[in-house]
Amino acid sequence: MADIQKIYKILLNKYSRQGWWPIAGKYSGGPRTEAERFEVCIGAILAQNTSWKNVEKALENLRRAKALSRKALEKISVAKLARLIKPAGYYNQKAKKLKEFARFYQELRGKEPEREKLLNVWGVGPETADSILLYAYNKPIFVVDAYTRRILSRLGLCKEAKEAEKCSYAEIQKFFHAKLPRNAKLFNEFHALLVEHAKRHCKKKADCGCCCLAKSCKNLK
DNA sequence: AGCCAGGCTACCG
DNA sequence: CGGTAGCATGGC
Repeated sequence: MADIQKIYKILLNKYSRQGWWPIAGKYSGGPRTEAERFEVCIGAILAQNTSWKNVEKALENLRRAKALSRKALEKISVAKLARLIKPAGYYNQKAKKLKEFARFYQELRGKEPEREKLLNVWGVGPETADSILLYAYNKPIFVVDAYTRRILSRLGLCKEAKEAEKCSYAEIQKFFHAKLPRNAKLFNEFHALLVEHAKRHCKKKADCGCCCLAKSCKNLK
């Protein structure tokens, strides 16, 4: 039977710890400084529908230009910002999103954001909001993305009578919240493992050869 | 040489 | 509500 905790154990055993969020490869239980926390938020926005490699280039450009801070982002022009984050794609939209977020972050004055407030920020949708809560604030909120939906769908999980592909973001998130202990470290690792598994095997065009979840997968029956 | 990537907004019916 | 065009670069 394919219970979700078992899936986690198999994936962890197969790929070992992923160690997201990758700030210079050293994440351990959440950001330690405000600067690091802010950087995770910026990374979450830049990563929208974009490969992490390209996000890293954009982050590096920002770092070199000393523009990777709330204050700097509030001051920089949208045009200049767009030029710096070009490698991350959608650079005009994302430049505006980063400016909007910097302003929101300033208004927080060090407080933790509520999910609803995050969702009210232009450019922040459910996945980005939850990524920020989980990876920047270490809150036990499960992040659902296209990979998560695809893997769940193929496994045949989420709603018994309903394909996960057709489940809403909230439904899929509820599924994980209901079946797992509320633990940020677990959620962090699990999400990262799902991404890794989707990249290696559960691609758009499924590559089921030596997939560690084959025995639990409805797709192969 | 396509396809795809750690989505979101705006607008449509 | 659900569905979809538009946004855009770089890697494989």
